[in-house]
Amino acid sequence: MTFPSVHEQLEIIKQHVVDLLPEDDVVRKLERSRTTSTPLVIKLGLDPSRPDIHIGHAVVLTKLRQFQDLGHRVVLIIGDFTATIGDPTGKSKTRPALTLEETRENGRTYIEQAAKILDASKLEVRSNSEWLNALTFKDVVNLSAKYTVAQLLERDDFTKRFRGGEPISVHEFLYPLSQAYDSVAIRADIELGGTDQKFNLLVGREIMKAYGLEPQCILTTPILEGTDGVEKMSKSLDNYIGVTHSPRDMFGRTMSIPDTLLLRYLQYACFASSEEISSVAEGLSNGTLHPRNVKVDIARRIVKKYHGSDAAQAAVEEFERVFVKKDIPDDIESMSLGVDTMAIVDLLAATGMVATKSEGRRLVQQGGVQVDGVKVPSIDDVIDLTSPRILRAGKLRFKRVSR
RNA sequence: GGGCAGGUACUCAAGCGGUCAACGAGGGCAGACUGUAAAUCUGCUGGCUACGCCUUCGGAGGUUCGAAUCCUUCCCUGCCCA
Repeated sequence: MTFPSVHEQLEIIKQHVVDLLPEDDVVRKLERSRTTSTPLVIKLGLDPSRPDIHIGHAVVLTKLRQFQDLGHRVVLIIGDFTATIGDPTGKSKTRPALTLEETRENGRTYIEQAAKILDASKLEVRSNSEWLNALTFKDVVNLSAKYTVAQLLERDDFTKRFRGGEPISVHEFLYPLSQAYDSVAIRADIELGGTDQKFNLLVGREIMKAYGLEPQCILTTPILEGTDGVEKMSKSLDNYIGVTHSPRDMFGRTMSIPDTLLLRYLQYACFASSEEISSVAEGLSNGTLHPRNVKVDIARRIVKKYHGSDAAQAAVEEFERVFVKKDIPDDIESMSLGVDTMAIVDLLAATGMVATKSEGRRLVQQGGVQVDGVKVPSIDDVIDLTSPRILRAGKLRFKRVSR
């Protein structure tokens, strides 16, 4: 096994990265890896409670892919053990307790999606239940003896909650420790994660040392803002662009980001070179580039990355048609109702375009519903379904309905 | 173990016997505007067989013509004391 020079490797590794700590140790590890022809163990933990990968995750996955391409051993750790515990206090909705089967299934779909970015053939996947299940209570006590409450309270969210008088369960303190133990178990050389993981990654160093191992280095990647431009991208906030989104949704969602995010998306969603980023930045500020066109380009590139260039082109054209020319999209889901006529509110509910009839009423009253391009004037309107109709709710929801 | 303060809709947060489906803010949705957005303005934001009815204010009982509001009890959280 031969590796590129340490300098070359480092250059690639440092792209699109926030922290690489401690860099000296990274260099040392790379040198040793090269002289001994032993790949480094690169770790990424993932939470199988929510298996939908979005383009925010893509930042760190892309980094992982680079390590694969450099010839290192990339190990994905599925946090199935942690996920089956969930949050016993029921306080946190972000950590529902899952069964082992569910975590398996989620882990599988996660990897399937991650394979859009990673080289699945070179991927090593482990579940942390493999080693965490084997720990005895004594082992756990020993592990927890290696870290102090004061150290754990340094973590930002713990500090805030502690000061704010909000509850912190003991098991929450155990999560960073168990994550750190994962690093012990696989003898990680470098652990990757988003910047929000920095604390946990650093705990890994301390715990590895405490177990007499060489501490891992840590590498953090930026957390991409969601389409609202403020919060970090997440499924629960529905401000995300999922890798499994259809080309149209992917394009539409990207187009809904505020202008302030253009450069960040160019960098972290399109992985543009720094030269390109600065030239776009310049073009935007001196007015030679129109923000809208830049955004179209970004959206196109994102769709292309996950769906190919044909789909990307089609998405652009469709977007132009629907939003610029206010026309209707071409592939609308069809549905037959089996009746000749139906009241508009019932129709909206029956097609699933609204969750409740009350919502349907509101939508009609607000002028947000169209049938064949004509605004529905009243909630008492009855729609004739003997010929097919195109139903539109708001800007984005379309349905083709017929008898 | 004791004392105190709390638990209200997606979130935060008013309400403290009827005028409460519950002020306000955020979020979400719709409309206008636009470059597609953002910002801004306006409206909506529990459900239904809808000028009325039903279910909601930690759980369960109770007082009352009537409770989110009062009482009892249980559960949960934080703080202080032990």
